[in-house]
Amino acid sequence: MKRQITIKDIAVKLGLSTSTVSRALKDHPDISPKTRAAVKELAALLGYRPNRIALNLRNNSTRTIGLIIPEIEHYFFSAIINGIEEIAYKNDYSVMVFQSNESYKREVINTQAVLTNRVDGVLVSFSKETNDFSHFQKLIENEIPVVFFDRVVDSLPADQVVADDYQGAFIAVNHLIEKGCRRIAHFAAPQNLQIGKSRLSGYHDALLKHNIHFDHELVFLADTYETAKKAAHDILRKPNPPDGFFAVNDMSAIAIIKAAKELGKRVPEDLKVVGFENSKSAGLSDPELTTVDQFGFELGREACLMLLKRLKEQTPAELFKPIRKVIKTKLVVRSST
Amino acid sequence: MKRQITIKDIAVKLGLSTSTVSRALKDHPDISPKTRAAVKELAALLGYRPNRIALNLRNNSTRTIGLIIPEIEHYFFSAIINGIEEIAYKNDYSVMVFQSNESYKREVINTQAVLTNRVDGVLVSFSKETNDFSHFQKLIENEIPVVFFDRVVDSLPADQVVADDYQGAFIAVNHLIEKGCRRIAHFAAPQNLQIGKSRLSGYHDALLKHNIHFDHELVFLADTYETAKKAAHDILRKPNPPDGFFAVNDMSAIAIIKAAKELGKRVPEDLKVVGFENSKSAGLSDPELTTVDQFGFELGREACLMLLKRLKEQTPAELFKPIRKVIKTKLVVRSST
DNA sequence: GAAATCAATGCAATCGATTGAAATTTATTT
DNA sequence: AAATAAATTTCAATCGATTGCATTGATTTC
Repeated sequence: MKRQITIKDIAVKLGLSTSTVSRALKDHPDISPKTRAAVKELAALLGYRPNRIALNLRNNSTRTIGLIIPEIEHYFFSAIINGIEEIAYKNDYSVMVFQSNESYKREVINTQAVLTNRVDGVLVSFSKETNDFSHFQKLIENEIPVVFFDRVVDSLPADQVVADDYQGAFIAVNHLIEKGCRRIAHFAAPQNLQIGKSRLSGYHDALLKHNIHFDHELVFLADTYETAKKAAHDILRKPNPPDGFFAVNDMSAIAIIKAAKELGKRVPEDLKVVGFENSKSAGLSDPELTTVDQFGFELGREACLMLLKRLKEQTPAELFKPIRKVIKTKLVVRSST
Repeated sequence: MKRQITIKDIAVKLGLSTSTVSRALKDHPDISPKTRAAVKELAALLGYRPNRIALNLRNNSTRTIGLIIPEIEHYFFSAIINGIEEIAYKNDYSVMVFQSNESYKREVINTQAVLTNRVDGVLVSFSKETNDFSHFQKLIENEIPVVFFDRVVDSLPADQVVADDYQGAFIAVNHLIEKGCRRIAHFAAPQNLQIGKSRLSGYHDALLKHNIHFDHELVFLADTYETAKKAAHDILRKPNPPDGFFAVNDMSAIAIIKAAKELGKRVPEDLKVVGFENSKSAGLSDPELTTVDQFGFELGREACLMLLKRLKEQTPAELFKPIRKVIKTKLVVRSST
């Protein structure tokens, strides 16, 4: 790599000390106008750029945010990254991305990478496999601010940003009931994830409100296209199949529609389907999918803003009070209901 | 932030010099086994982690790769990031992501950010707006290795990784013709992008091969869902509409299918559609979309590997010979043809 | 027993920029 | 002209780790 121009180069050429050059460049009042002008001119001429690494070392800060995320290749998460990058960019921070690929082991390595890279703060949505949170605990012990988004834990002293999963699930199921469904299945996420629990709970309470019996047999663990497709096939072939489906994400919902079509059932006539996410695909499926918009972009923005606030504040650990921010969700009604 | 344990802390506690501690930690033969053991034990006990920033300064390297990309929120690009992160991870590099949001202005700022962050190398897919490449030229002049992927320029001395756009377009259109289409429209990308040109050229040559007249009137600039939907509506309402469509990406292709359905036309009976990308959505549309898989994940991997190779080699600028790697594409036949 | 050898450790400079304190130069006052 | 004040500039330490070159002390050799 070509050697970059340093402050020393400028100092030598002008017969000054590095201190003077440094101060001249940042308009320190001690420096005479003449010297200042000379320094700035030469700096511009040589294309001087301050060495960020040196500043990082001195300030013990990198103006970098670490992002630990399950899978980039997933609309919801890429929308979140988009929101994060937007805010980071505006505040002159950079974003380092680490994928866990839904693997606990890799996630632990990611937290180490985040430590060695000395990022100023970390944004985390943990993997489906994660049940032990001590690797995040370690980040916090190192006094690196951590903000969890979407997938969060209450047991750690860290901020959280989540969609209003309970409310989203509730309005989704409520909508199904109002559209005439009485036997509603729920395709759920793993129950170690809070989103799994909250959405199940919203589903449960919406049924309750309308005096519909909550049937354990109608709740399935199916949060991917493949598992949902298989599960939907199984259920729809049984006698007395559900007339409504509330899926924990759009992929599962679209899989249900697909399975229904393959079995010669019509959506929304024979069964209605609601998803959760409002991904690009939701608007493209046939029929178009009714779904709960969880505003990934906003969620990413909020999470990043919250982290930046912590970085400014520098709250000492003993005074730390975690904040939980909930992003309202919104039902987007399309033709699958 | 909590002060991290440094080599000096260890040195003081053991009554040694920092040099000895440093050498002990890296198993330098000069250090006696006793001292080495003591140092390592204390280091482990205190949870010592070498300060990467200090090493960055000393080695003038950050083990970080900069990624400048139009939009994360797009299946193809997120697949590419996935591939890049995969390779970077395996080689102990980190990835910094900068979005241009298809804006030339922002892209220029991104190249500056990449410079101030002192990344070791840069991966670039430039924006649709970009016609002036001097900001990338500046990176190269600073002897920062640059690899372009997907959207590339020949005028700069930099490596390239691209999908075989010509071949992909050719087999796609050839497929349409073999399926009986004779009047085939092309929804193209802007012609300042090489992918736009190459795919148009593949389309052209496939027609030629089958002695089908190339009609300028059948080529449209429409590379987003919205523009494609509008264009498709217009064309399909005219007399003698096309019986086949080759779209430059899946979103446009799906928009065409949608427009056709809205006009009461059947796919693939009345018209056949082929996309380009093989996104998640392609498998979900109804009918499922025939498309050209451009292997985004592989493309990202290859681009990253190529960059890492350059970082190892350190070829001096005057000996630099750009390499162009072409990833073969593959037709995925589904029910839209 | 003095010189040579070798193992083990320490010193000090380096990477680039910053900054409190000291030193120098210049201007002002008496 | 001397004394003081004010304006500039430099010195040197710092951030954390590394490394060529001493230095120390012990052992070996003739």
